[in-house]
Amino acid sequence: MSSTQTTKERIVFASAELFRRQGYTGTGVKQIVAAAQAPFGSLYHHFPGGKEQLGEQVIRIAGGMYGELVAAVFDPAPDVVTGTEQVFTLAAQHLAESDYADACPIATIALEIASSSEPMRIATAEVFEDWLEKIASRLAAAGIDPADARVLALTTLSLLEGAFVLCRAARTTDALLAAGTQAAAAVRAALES
Amino acid sequence: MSSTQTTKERIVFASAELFRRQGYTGTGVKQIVAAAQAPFGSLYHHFPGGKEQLGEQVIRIAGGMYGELVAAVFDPAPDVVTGTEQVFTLAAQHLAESDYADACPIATIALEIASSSEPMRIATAEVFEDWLEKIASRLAAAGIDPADARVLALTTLSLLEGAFVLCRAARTTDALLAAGTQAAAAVRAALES
DNA sequence: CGGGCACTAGATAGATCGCTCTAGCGGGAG
DNA sequence: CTCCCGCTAGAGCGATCTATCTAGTGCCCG
Repeated sequence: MSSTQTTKERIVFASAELFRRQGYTGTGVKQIVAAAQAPFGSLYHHFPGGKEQLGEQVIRIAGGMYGELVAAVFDPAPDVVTGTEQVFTLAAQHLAESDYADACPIATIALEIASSSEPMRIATAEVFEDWLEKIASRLAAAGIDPADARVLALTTLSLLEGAFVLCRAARTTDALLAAGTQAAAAVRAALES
Repeated sequence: MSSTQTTKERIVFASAELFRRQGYTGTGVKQIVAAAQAPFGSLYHHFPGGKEQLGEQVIRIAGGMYGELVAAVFDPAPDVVTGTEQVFTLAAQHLAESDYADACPIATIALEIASSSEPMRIATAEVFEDWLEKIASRLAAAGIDPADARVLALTTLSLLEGAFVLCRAARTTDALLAAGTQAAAAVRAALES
């Protein structure tokens, strides 16, 4: 095993990066082990369920890490309105810096497999639900009615995911910046009601 | 040629349906010609550029048809606020009726190929841009400042696309209904300013 | 009626797919 | 030391992928 990362970790991280950019079906297992600098056999030792089990793990792990990354941007903000805005602004910046490759780590997979792999579909649903609860709990803590907070979390996450789609297609950050402004405005409006 | 549809049309429509459900890389050309009840050779006769050229055409044609479908829902509405709401409501209904398969016809492809096929990426960008202009022109015609209308179109389409992602993953229409309410509210607010 | 062309039809090539298999390495337990 | 076992390592299998190639069909135009 490597000094800093185990083979299993390298496989997961390499897969996460490739899946995010090219999707699940568009990435081969040979390509994964090459990128991870791992032997082919190791993949099936660590993931006896094959590519699908690996995909499920990648969804959960990458989803969890992205949730923490967003929280690390959101939580230090002075208030939930500017926190919301900053998440979108930084997402736009990160997207542009990665040559419009690194958007949501699981959205591409989610759309691809929603109708063909039930284990992976459930994994994406649970990650999204985890994010929604994190967002809603922060909004509720700021004084928004819990029922409103849930709806607001749904629209905020929809704005983010949808803007990612438009921005990757257009190679612009317009949609993310517009979405961030509207998301922040909606949070402000909910606080004032 | 068939009585109602040419072989080329059957190939395009079958591809559109399969791409929407399983994505571009997840659909094989064998599967396409089987679904289209077309001979294998015909595909490469009509699309000498192969699968990528077919994909590009599918994006443009399916994108154009979806734009018209949305317009057919939006335009008869008494005002732009209820028109906006109805687009989301009907999208939710259609999604549930198709067992959460038929969402945006090009979003899955757009995410998959954004970083790997420039011709197809440009096709998705042009379809999205066409939709944005259609939305913005209707909002501007209702009395919203053109610059605001553009931003509002970006957020409305982001809401729709993002909600599609969440709804297909969760097999619920929650996100689409919440997004529709917020989109309508944002249009109403823009009208009153 | 005969020639040309758009299209149909599918066999097949060559590469790549996910996956299985056996062999070998290396460190800890008895 | 010796045995065991988690892990590395990669050759190779059958299936499937996209794309090409040749042959055949049938309609339109001269």
